[in-house]
Amino acid sequence: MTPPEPRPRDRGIPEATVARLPVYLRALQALDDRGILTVSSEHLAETTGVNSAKLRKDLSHLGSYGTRGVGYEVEYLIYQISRELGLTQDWSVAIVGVGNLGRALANYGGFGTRGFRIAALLDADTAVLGDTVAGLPVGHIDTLEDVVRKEKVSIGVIATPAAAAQEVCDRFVEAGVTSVLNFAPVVLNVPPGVDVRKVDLSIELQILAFHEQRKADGYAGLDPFGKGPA
Amino acid sequence: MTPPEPRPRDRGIPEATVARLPVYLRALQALDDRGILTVSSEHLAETTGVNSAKLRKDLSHLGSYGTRGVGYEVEYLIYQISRELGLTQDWSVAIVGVGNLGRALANYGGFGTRGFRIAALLDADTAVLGDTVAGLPVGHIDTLEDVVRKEKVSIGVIATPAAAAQEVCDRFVEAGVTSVLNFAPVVLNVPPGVDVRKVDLSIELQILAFHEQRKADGYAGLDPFGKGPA
DNA sequence: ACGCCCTTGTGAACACGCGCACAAAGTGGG
DNA sequence: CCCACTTTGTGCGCGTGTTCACAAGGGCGT
Repeated sequence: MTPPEPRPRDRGIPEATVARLPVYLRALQALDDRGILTVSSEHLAETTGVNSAKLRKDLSHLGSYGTRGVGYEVEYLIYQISRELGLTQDWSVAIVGVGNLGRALANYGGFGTRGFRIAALLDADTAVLGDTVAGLPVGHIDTLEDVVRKEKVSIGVIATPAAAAQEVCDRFVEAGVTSVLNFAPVVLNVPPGVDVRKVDLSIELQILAFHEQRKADGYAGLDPFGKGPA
Repeated sequence: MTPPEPRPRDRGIPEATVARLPVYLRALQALDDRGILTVSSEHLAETTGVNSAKLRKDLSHLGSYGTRGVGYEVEYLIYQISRELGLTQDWSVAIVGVGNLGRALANYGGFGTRGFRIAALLDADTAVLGDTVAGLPVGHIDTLEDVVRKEKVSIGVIATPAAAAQEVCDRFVEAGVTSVLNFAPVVLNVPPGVDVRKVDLSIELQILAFHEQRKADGYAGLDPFGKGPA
């Protein structure tokens, strides 16, 4: 019997749109670097590989930031998207697992530059404990709870072997982390209110293999109503 | 005026289903390792974090491989999913870019074990050319075309900096690669018939940041019709 | 000041995927 | 042999997302 909308203040942005905003943002920053001042939905759509109507609808969820007949002001749109995504503030991130993947993540430029700060690198292996990676010392996994609380870590990155992932996740959640990015090939169990996103190489490969097989099968001409051949 | 279905032989599997099959497969292999012979949709759904009806519908696209009142035979289902995903044959993969990420990918267990074979590791940086990574020598990027043709590479993995990604992609495509897995933060342009999948750390982080901000905002009680608190 | 042209913002139809709920089908016990 | 129980396979309604197509709006040349 509860009313379907307890909060009329529902400026909810569709999940699919949220997933595309970072792509637009990156394209806009590239335009900004080249000194471009305005851009049309058509042009931005082309560089980001989406339909222009979809792009306009996506942007319309943030407000009416375009000018008809002209397009969108690049800098202003960058600011609006950044704000909407929460990139105008800094988020502390802790990475657990300093193998090749953890190192790759730590050295990844996208971290420090825009809105994210690596608060700690942690590992259970004593062999890497003293190492300095991306300018940060590798700490012991047992300091996880301290680090999370002291550094106000809200995003935890799991780059451990599969066997350790769930336990690390549990400790993250217990310590107060509410967003987890998981690179280990396991399904993580978390309580409601905690967001988990999964990045899984082997799943991606298997999806590609599926489509490869389809192409190899008798069905040569694919592209069902594709964007048309070049 | 073309009829909507020129090919009645459309055993097309929904894309969403394809994306979940690898997850089921992994769970099934874990059950198999533990010696479990059969599993119900309810149980398998729980371990993979999906709805049991969805799981049954997914599996029904492959055929009627379950037994009512009993469940699914683990080994048989593993075989059927593997076959559907094209994992009963080996796919040759070439990885370009042998930085931390490339090394992480090369050392990733999921490769050699099931259906994938690393045909080559390539890089443009002469400093890493002699190195041996995951038992393979690092070759020069200029051998890309030769390797692709000789080793029948059908899947190309791009783990280069963003600036180099499009060119590597073009060379892959030109040499005959029809599936690309891209880790560089750029939108790749490919002709029709080539599949591209993107893995982008910074996008994932930004999506998490968005939800973090939502939680931090006034809107405390989230979980709109969630699975219910534990 | 007027009108042409360009681009945005969105209404409406359509496609896709999800999950409930139930009939069909097979098992095992008595 | 029959019945009660378990589990699959799926029809159907719902919600989300995508795309087309167009009216509304703003700039710019004359």
